[in-house]
Parts: sequence; structure tokens; C-alpha cells
Amino acid sequence: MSELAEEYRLDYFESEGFDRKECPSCGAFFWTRDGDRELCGEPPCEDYRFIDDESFDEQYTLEEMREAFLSYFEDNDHERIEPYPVAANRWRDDVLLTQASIYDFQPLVTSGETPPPANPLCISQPCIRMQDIDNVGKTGRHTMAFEMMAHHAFNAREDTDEEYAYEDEEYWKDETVEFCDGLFESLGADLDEITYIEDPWVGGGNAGPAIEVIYKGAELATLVFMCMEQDPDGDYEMKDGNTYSYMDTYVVDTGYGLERWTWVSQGTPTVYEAIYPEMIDFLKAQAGIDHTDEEAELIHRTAKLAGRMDIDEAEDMETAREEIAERLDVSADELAALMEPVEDIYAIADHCRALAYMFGDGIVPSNVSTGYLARMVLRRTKRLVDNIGVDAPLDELVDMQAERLDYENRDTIRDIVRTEEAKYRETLERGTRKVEGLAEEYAGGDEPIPVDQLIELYDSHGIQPDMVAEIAADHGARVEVPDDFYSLVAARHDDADAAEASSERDDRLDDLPETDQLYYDNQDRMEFEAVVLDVFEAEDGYEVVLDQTMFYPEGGGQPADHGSLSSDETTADVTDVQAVDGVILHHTDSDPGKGEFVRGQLDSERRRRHMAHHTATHIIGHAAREVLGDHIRQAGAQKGTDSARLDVRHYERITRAEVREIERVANELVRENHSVSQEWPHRNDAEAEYGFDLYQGGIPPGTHIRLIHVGEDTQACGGTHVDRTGDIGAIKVLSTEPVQDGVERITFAAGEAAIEATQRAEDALYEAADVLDVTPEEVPETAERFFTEWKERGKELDRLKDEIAQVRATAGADEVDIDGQSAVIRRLDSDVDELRATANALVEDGSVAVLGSGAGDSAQFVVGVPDDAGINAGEVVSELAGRVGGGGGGPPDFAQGGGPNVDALDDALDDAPDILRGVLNA
RNA sequence: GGGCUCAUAGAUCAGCGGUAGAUCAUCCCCCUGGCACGGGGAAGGCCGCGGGUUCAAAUCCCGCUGAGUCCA
Repeated sequence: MSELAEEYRLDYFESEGFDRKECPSCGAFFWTRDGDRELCGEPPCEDYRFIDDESFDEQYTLEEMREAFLSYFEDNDHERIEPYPVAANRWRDDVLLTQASIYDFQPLVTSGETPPPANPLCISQPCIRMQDIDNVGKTGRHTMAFEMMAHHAFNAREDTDEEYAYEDEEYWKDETVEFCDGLFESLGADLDEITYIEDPWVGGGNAGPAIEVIYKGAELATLVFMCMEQDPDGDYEMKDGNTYSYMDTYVVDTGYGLERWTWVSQGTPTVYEAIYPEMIDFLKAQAGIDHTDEEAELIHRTAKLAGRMDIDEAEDMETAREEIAERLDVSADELAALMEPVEDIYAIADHCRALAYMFGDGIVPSNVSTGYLARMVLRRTKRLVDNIGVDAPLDELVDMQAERLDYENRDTIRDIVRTEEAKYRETLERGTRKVEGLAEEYAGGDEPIPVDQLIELYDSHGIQPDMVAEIAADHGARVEVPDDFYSLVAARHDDADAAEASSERDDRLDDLPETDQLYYDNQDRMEFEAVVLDVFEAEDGYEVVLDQTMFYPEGGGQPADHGSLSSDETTADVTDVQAVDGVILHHTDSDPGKGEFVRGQLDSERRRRHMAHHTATHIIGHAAREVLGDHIRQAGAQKGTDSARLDVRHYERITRAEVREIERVANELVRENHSVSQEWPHRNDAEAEYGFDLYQGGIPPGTHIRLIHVGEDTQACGGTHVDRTGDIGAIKVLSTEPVQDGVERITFAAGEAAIEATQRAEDALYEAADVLDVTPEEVPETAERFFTEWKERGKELDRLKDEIAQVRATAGADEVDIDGQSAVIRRLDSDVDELRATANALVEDGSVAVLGSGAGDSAQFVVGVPDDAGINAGEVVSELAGRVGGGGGGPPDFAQGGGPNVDALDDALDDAPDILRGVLNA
């Protein structure tokens, strides 16, 4: 029995007359109003009982059900908040995709550091769970993309000394269950059918009691009471084997699957038919699937039984299908043939929704992170679509879902899908050619294509083994895919991942107050006065801590300020500034003296350039978004004194025309001389007004965040900026380059640096013009003409060399006779190409050619032999080269070689006739 | 972020120490009344860039750049 049993004895259950029972089938404890009930109600203990049954007062579409849920909780004093992106890595670095509504509030809200956007709140959060991908379409209930409807309440114990961003108790377990009952009641459900199963929850270092809510066999909600954290000394051992203890904060975390509720309201055979009826009809028509009445009936009955399936592996899938076939009295093959196309269609609809979520949130396909997941889903979808013969282009299918979700960036989404689909097509074509080549090699033989080739094809070229098998079969080759194929692939990646960076706390700083950051008060001031609080010796200088500072520490891609700290006696140069837990460390070359009063002086030129580049970075980002699309998001940034760079997520190369347009828009913003202002609003107000696009450079902690407004552009930013965009003067884009798949780097210069960069580019052009002796405008044309001429001359040279060779060959009076075979032995001090050409000409005339050259720093030989001369050229060269301290070789009719000893060349050639005779006689 | 594969004619690829090749596309000629085809010929290459090893590197080694792919 659960150690948390007491946690489930709710007054609400008591007053409503619930009984606590133990399910004789699975052993779970559950609460019910129905005194006669024995089983817990959850499959596999019981079958679905809502299919073909009106389970609520009326049927709901997805949209209607979402609205019914949210307005119910609004009526019960919850604030409705807008959903967060599905790309959870935009506010946390431990996960990639949003998999539950609580992800929105981790880690800063659940830990109590940051207040929730509302308390209590309700939300319908789009989620994507990749781990369910294999089940989608097959079980009738799994979807990869779904919305988790939820209400959350964030509570903190009253008796705690710690400060949290929220306090007191909003509500806890009784109210949560009461709300759940109330929601069912408002929809007209039969309350006797509900069971509340005790099922403690553990996850991500937290734990607590939880309740699974089952209605007519369907798990419709999970009510989690997150109130414990992992603690080696904790009193409660949970199912993961770890011990936990109670926390000061406790959070109501509920999850109501929107799709399940919609499904139960409609009682369709599968969840997919309830949530995307139009798309499924469309796909069936496209794929030409038309079932007879009996077939439709069989599919219907199969779906009803599918609730029993709990599939984790492919083998289980087979057995589950056999079991169902047996119960329906059909053959498993027949059932599979009927069900598989339908299952594919369900999966396509679901995957398209996942893709719409991803691309709608600005995820750009790539080979890393969420971009890679998006690429995987897209390719899988494409395979399914091709497999069942749907003709409609993928971008249209994804758009059907995007339209339903009311997305505004549908054109961009279609563009991304088309671009990505084309990339996949190329990969497939490349792969097909590779497999065909391989298949020819193994065609007709006894051996199948080796497994390591299959692994290589998949791992390095992205070709699925079953695709290899298909193509190979067409070319008469065999493929045997081992069962553990994917673990063999994994074995190629067995290198342990690099150790994580250890963040060591500097305890010398514990007693020091956070440094007052003067640079936010007035970003133009370059001088200040301060008291030296402490000085630490560092490896190559000193770390100085002041009570306040104007020096900007390195952060947010902006480098540290340089300058000096002067007391009456000394002046210390500041060469680096770092912030550690709010304490700012000034790296200096000398010790200004603890307790001294110092004047700080910034290197103002350096700082001004950083400020111009930082503001320009915001402007370039804004301009890029305007020109390239709303999906443009910062993937990194670095500012400097001479240039700055902004990495943005984008799905194709930025063209020259787009660069010019970005430059134009950016400079327009400069000329319009917008004010650049900062404010420190409550983060919830900021998020509510500007959304998550605020956090281009990462999410800062804290209740209040600093916003920088540049014209219409608003970002959370800690950097220093100019007062007005006009102060920047000019922005010049220097280059764009891809830094990884899906990320383009824009390098640019602002202000004086922009002028300098332009001058450098001009200097290069003028220099080139000077060399060519033309005007700068004529450089491109002239360069092209010169290049063409240069190539032509190269060819002319080759022709002349050939001619010379011919002439030399025929002009020879220096033939010697080697046992009846004529041979020409000669020294020509020219390059090897010429020797070869001459030798070829001589051989054509029927002579053996032995040519030596002393050109360059070495002796070179070329020996050519006519077909029937009976002399091995390789041996001759080898012998000759040996005499000049080198080596050589080649085929019997044509060989070359050489050595470093040029002085011995003539002697070697003198010996050539003897060598030839020796070789001939051998 | 890590692993793997690849980079040669306009395209697709072969060559894997010893004279840079094939197929398609392009151009010319022949065959035909014309077309498809067929036959003959030509043009087209910093063998990605930079180092190293070697008498000799497209080929072997190292670095870089680019493309692709798998995994987290």
C-alpha cells in the first residue's frame, strides 16, 4: 500500500459519499460513488464503454471542447492564459519540446523564484510527445501532437521563513477534485461512471500524490499534487526508488487531454476521427480508400477492442493484432491489410498537426535540436504519405492543420515544408543511386548486402533499411535486416558524452554585496567614483570589487569594458570585467588598495562602439524578421568594436537581394532616429504584452526584467545601448554565411566601424583596379576576361609542349640499337609533362624512350616502351632512379621516377643502354 | 554538442600512389523526306582550399571549408 494513502483521504470524497476500493484485477486503490463497482475502470481491467455511446449531453468538436473547459474554469475564478510555444527550449535548456502544461512554469515558477502569470490559472497547452510516435494511428488513442488542458494553482506554506514569488494557499486537493467533478457535471456526464485512481507521481526531481481520472474506460485527466522534492534524507520512498520530503511550495498540476474529452463526447471508434474528421475524409479520398460495409464494420469493431492494446514494442503489436483478429474471427493478415492504410492516415493527420505546431512556433528544420525533431517528423510523414499514395503535396496537408489552428504565418510554414521536402527528395535520390550501385554489386550472388553497409547507409546517408531492401530487390540483390539493427547503429555512437562544465561557486565573494550597476542609470557616462571593497590576487593581476561601477561586465554577447581605476597614488588598468552572482570583478594590472577611493575612467571609444553594435544588433534582427519572416529568431550574437554578428534561424541561404533589403530596412530605422529606451517591468506584464519573442538571447531570472525598446522592436536585454538609433550613423552588412544547418550568420558593422569596413572593401577594389590598370567599375569584366585568357593560354601552352615533343622525337639522330630494338636516350631539361609527351611521341614511332631531366631541384626520368619490345619500363626507371638517389616505377609500358642527385643524371643516362640490355636479357 | 560519409567535366559518378576517365547533357558531322533512334567526332577539369609524406599525390596523412546524415 502506498505510503501516501493518507494523502488521498479527502474531505470531499467523504462528504460526497465516495468509497475507497481495491481493484481485484490490477490491485490499484480507487475512489468511486458507485457502491457496487468492483473494477478500477481503466483498461486493460475494463474495455472502453464510451464508443457508440453519448457520454456527455452533446458532442463537441476540438474547438468547442477547449472553450468549454477554459470557460468552466474561468467561471470558477481561474484566469485564462495564452498557450506557450511547443519549443520549450525557448525558455528552458533541459528539454526540447513542451510535453505538458506544467513545462510552461518550470523551473522558475515551480521553484518559487518567479511569480506565475496568474494564480490560479487555466490553459490549453499544445504539446508534442515524440516518444509516442510509434503508437500513433495504431492504438486509436495515441497522438504525438495534443493539447493538454489544465488548471494550476501555486501555493506556498504560510509557516516558511523563505521568500517565494507567491504566498499562501490558493487551493489544494479537495478543490481540485471538486473542480474535476464539476466539469464532468457541467458536461452532463454520469458521475457514477467516474473513478479516481490513486497513483503517486514522480518526475524531474519532484513527486507527490496524484489521481488518475477514469470515465467509461478512458483516462481523461491526471490530477497531480506536486509537493515533494528528492531528498536523500526524505521520509517517503516513491516508485522510482528514491526518497522524497515535503517542500515549502506545493503546486496543483492537472492535465486534461483535450483530444480524449472530445473523443469521449463523440464516441467515435478512434480519437482521430473525433478530432480531425475532415482531414481523415480528405486523406481517404486522396488515397482512394473506400471500404465495403462489412469492412467498415470490422474496422469499427477492431477500434473498440484497441483499448486493450498497450503497445511499447513492435512484437507486442503483432501479438495484440493476432489477439484482436482471433476475437473478431478473421485472419491476422487480413486484419493487417485492412487496418494498416487506415492507421497510416490517422498518423499522417496527427503528424501534420505536430508539424504545424512546430513550424508555427518558428522551429526551423536542421540537423540539431528541435529542428532535427521537426525534420524527423516531416520525413516520417512524407514516407507515410508516399506509402499510401496520397497525391496532395505535404505543404498543403500541413497547411490544413495550420489553418485550423488559425496561424498567421501559414505562407512561411508552407515555404518551410516545401524547402524541407525538396531536401528530403534529394537525400532520397542520392540514397537510391547509392543503393542501386551497391545492389548491382551483390545482384545474383549468394551473399546479401552486408549489415555494415546497411548501417552505413542509414547512419551516414539517412536511408532506412526497408528502403534499401525495396530498391535492392528491384536489382536482384538480397538484404537481411538484423532485429537489433538500431542498437547496432547506436553502438557506432558509443563515445561517452563530454563531461558537463562544473560551476564552482567562488566563496570569497559570499560576504560581498552585489555591485551597484551604474551603467544602467546613464549609459553615456564614462567616469565614476567608487570605493574598493576588496582586492583578490589573480593569476596575472588582480580582481577588484567596487561598491558601484560603470564598467560593463562581459555578457549577452557584449564584451567587457576596458579603462582604468585611479586613486591618488596609483592608476590600475582594467583589462577585463566579469560578473559573478551579481558581484562585478574588475581585472587589473595593479592593486588599487582595499578601502581606497578610486575614480573609474572607461575606454570611451571602445564602449561607444560596443553600444552602437549592440543597438545595431537589435535593428538587424528586426530588419531580418521583416525581410525573411516572423520565424527569424536569434541563435546567438557577439558584439565587438569593429563588427558584430547575429546568428538567426532560417531555412535557406540568405540571398544577396535579401541582404540588401535587410541593410536598407536597418538604415531606414537608423535614419528615422527612433529613441532607444529601457524599462524594468514585471515579467508577467512584459510577457503578456510582447510574448516570448522578448527572449531572443535567453531567459533572465527574476520578477522584473529589463526591456530595451528600439522603435517597434522590444527585447529583454542587459546590454548597453545608444540613446537614439540615429547615433549609430550607419549599418553595413559585411557578410552572411551558414554556420550550421538552419542557422545563418549575419556579420555587420555599425557607425565608424561601418565606414571603416566600407573603406577596406573599397581599398581592395582600388588595389585590384590598379593591378589590372582599369577603373574600379571595369574590374569585374576585366577580371573575367583575364581569367578566360589565362585558361586559354594554359591550353595553348599544352598544345605547344605537345608540338615540341613531336618535333624533338622526329629530330633525333641519337638512336641507339639495343639488340635490334631502336631506343632513344636523351637529356631534356624540362618538366615531367614535356618528358611524358616526348616519350609518347617516340614510342609511337616505335622506339624505346629513355628521357632524363635535371630541371627543378631533382633528376627526373620517363621511360616509354612500345608494346612488343619486351622491356619492362618500370624496371628500367627503378634502376636509373637508384643512381640518382631516388626511386620510381609504373606500368611495364610507361614508367617514371627520379631522385635528388642531379649531378649523377648524365652518368645514369650514359649507363642507360647497358641497363636496357640487362633488362631485355633478364 | 558528438559520431560517420562525401567533395573529380554542366549533371551523375568511376579511378584510390605512376599519362585524369565513363554516362547523360552541349556543339559539329553522318544516316533519314522529317522525327525518334543509331553511327562518328569535338568542346568542356586550380581532381574544394591549405599544409605534410614521396622520385612522384586526384589517390596516403593532418588541418580548414562546404555538403549530407545519424544521435543527444
